[in-house]
Amino acid sequence: MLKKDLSTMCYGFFSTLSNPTRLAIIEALVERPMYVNQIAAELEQEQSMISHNLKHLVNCHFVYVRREGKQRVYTVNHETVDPLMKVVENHHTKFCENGKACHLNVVKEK
Amino acid sequence: MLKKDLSTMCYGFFSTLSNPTRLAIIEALVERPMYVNQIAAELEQEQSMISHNLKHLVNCHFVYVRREGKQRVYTVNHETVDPLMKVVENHHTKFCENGKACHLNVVKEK
DNA sequence: TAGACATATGATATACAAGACATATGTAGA
DNA sequence: TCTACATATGTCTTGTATATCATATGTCTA
Repeated sequence: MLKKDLSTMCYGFFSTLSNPTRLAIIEALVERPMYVNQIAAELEQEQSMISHNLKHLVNCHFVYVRREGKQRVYTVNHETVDPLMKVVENHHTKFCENGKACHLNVVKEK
Repeated sequence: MLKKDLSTMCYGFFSTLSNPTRLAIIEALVERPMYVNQIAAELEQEQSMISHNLKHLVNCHFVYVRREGKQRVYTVNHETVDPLMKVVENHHTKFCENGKACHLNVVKEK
């Protein structure tokens, strides 16, 4: 793989994940597969918004879909998400505890 | 750790990484520690822009700084970045090859 | 303590993604 | 084939992150 592509490759990956709604969807789907309406109910968000965001997640293969009658079952890609979350948790534990929050707001507030 | 915090925690992490300039900086720093001007030269970007983005990366502990005379040496946090990149590369290899690009643009173009 | 160099910080304009709302598509059953 | 249900798609507005430009801070040397 060409080194030059790394940034590009990562950009799609990370920008898909840098959204609270999509992260909440992933967090919910890690527990169990769900229908769109179930996700919308659990997150208390509009169905269309959930669908829009699911499309991003499917597009980047963070979640899978399969049809089941009228409904669609969304499943998380554990192969990627599980180790990814471990890296984030480990980072957070080691480097971001004690108020050293990993959040842009910290930069913004003066 | 409370489950509820996961999304919040991840959001700061991922939004810091969902920026082409910052990813390019990380990519450069993975090779070797560098001064701000070196990074700016290598990426052919303005110094102030590099500094702004470095601040985000330092804030989230993806890179470290130490002073060295007039200059500042920026170093990548290999402990987080190395395993993280492995996850991304693995994901890309297994799920995004053959044009199944992990990029939002794919969603946008109709 | 000037002046040059290296880097950080501040302010502003802009591009773009996100959510809101409306509507279309698709599926199942009567 | 009509209706209800489940989900997807399209469009528009708005908030916000980004880069740019200008300037401040900090450090070294003469």
